[in-house]
Amino acid sequence: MPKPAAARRVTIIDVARHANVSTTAVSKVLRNAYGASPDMRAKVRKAIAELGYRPHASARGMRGQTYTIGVMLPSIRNPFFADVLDGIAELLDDAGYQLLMGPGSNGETAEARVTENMIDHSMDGLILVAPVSSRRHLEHVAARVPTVIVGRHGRSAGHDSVADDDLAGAALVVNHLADLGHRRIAHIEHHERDRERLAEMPNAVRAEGYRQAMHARGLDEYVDIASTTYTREGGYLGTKQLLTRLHPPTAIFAGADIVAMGAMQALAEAGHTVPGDIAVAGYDNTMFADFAPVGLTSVDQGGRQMGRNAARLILDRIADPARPATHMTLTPTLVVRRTTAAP
Amino acid sequence: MPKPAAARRVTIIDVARHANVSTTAVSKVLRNAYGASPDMRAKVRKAIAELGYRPHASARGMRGQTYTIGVMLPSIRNPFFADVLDGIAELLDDAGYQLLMGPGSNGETAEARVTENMIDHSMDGLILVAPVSSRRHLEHVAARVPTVIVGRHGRSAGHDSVADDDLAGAALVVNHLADLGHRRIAHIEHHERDRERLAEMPNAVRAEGYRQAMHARGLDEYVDIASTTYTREGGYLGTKQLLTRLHPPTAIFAGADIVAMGAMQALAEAGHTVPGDIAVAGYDNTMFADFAPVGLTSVDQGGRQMGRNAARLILDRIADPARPATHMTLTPTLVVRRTTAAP
DNA sequence: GTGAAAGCGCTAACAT
DNA sequence: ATGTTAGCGCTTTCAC
Repeated sequence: MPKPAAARRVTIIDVARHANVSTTAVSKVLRNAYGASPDMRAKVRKAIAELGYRPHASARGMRGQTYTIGVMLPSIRNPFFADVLDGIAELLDDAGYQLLMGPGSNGETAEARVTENMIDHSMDGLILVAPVSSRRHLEHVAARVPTVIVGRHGRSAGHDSVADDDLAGAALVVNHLADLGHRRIAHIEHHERDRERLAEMPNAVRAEGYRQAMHARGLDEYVDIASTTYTREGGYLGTKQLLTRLHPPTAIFAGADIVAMGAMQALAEAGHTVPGDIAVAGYDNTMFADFAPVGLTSVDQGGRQMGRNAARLILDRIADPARPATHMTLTPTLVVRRTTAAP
Repeated sequence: MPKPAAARRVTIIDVARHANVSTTAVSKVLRNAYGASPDMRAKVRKAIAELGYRPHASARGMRGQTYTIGVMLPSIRNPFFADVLDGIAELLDDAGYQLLMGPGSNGETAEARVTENMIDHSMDGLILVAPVSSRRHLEHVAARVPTVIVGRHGRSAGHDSVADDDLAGAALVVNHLADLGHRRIAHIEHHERDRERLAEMPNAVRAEGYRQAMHARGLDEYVDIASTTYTREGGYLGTKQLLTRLHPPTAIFAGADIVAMGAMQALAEAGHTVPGDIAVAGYDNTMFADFAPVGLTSVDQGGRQMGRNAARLILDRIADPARPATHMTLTPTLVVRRTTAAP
């Protein structure tokens, strides 16, 4: 059957006619709005079911809500974000909201394109996961549509936020390694120069947490940071750098699990055993940390819970846009596995 | 600054007024449609830039196109899909199309919700990656909106498709292992009972390819399939099953890299070395196959290229909905790494 | 080549 | 509680 002429969509008018009521009545039932008797509701619901009617989101978007939340993900490759997404989806499903995602791709241009696109599509709310955009842009977005920012520390009266206590998370790792007897504990960070992001992005805060924790343990002289990126390549290259030091580290704190993976690759290639020669710890406690041949010690920031909280916040804000901004910080925990041991 | 009253959007009317032309003219320029002089185009473009105008996708959706493609992903956890997505995004960007994603979650209900939602949002085209829905539903979707199906073998006059030659891919693995001298080559499949999916889903075709290739090598008597799921847990459990056999396999062909990961975990726990005791091969050649402590032999089906092709097809079909359906099959290649060796 | 006007499907404001 | 009506911002006839 080649291309059956697209049958006309069932509209609210069809439903109204079928149920012998006004379109307003149908609209009210659709939105569970005030002003429809139980009788009416039943009639309309029946007509909707019989006709297989579905509200046209585009049309809705021109006047009211679309019951759709847009989620911007920085990267689909980092499995941590899958956890966050699961949490968001779980809550949104229950609330009868739809979820559409856009690829942030870790770039300001791409992020702007996605956020604008979502606004153009009349989404009721946006959840931005670990955005790299300028505060200015984020405020500009939040001024136009309810917005929740996940995994970034900048607070604002304009939007809600959910973040991990990265300072504490970094300390968890440093203390664990120091307790094991390590002194030469190095860190691989995602390079950051921008002043704003230096203060707000999780990667920068983790690096700062590393410094503070090293200081607190009296290990200032051993502070050693390889500055690359939160990618597998970043971990690989960072580790190669660290191995060229006059006194190479005995432990590496990678800023993300994916970085730890690259680190272990470099260590394996250089003939070092983990944790025998060098201990490695990551951050995010993704499924790969759990993978046995890896068995990576990692910080769990509860991605799923972060997602659930973000969804809760966006729904609350949609319900009451005037309510004061809420900023949540979750406390991370350390999951010790087999990549860390005494030096 | 708490909640500045959402400033009214710049509309096509504002642009028209600013440029001293009609709204029709602006619309034409926006769509590069016929009937606007170069002069007019310049004037309008200038006004658009000066006012920072952006077309309202919802409004567009009520009459014409939204210039948005919806991509349904079955799982954000399997890194293979990230490759496909990259390919799609690359092409769409260049073509000036937006991309919005929906989570298929490997379930018919979730998939139906996503596809309907995307249609409700007036998306111009849909790319469905490895959908599990019934052929009936897929046809129903394709009848209403241009659709490309990626990674599934069912052909149809109603939609285009891009698939990997999974039969050949499975043979690649079996032949490689047999060439190394293995006879007891077992397979871990994603369990499938549905007749339709048995014929169309990549997992089922890979299992069939395994059987055919074993037969072709005269290894029928060694055919051994553990039927679980394409997840890490599936690989773990499937391997445990295989290890209880009277004659355990000397090589395991996992239907997906993620399955191979679970398999290696089970092997490690059971005290088996890879590839010393048992060889392991995967499918998809994801970044984890490349990860050194793993170094997994895997079949590369060129995810990025599949994504590019899918995007190309959907754009072509949008341009000419009447054009006959195109079905592409990509030939996979084998990437040999360190998890396979002679028994 | 250009513009006026109708209308896409819905919701909000306003009757009744 | 229910219905009537005016748009939302755009594209599409259809005049000129």
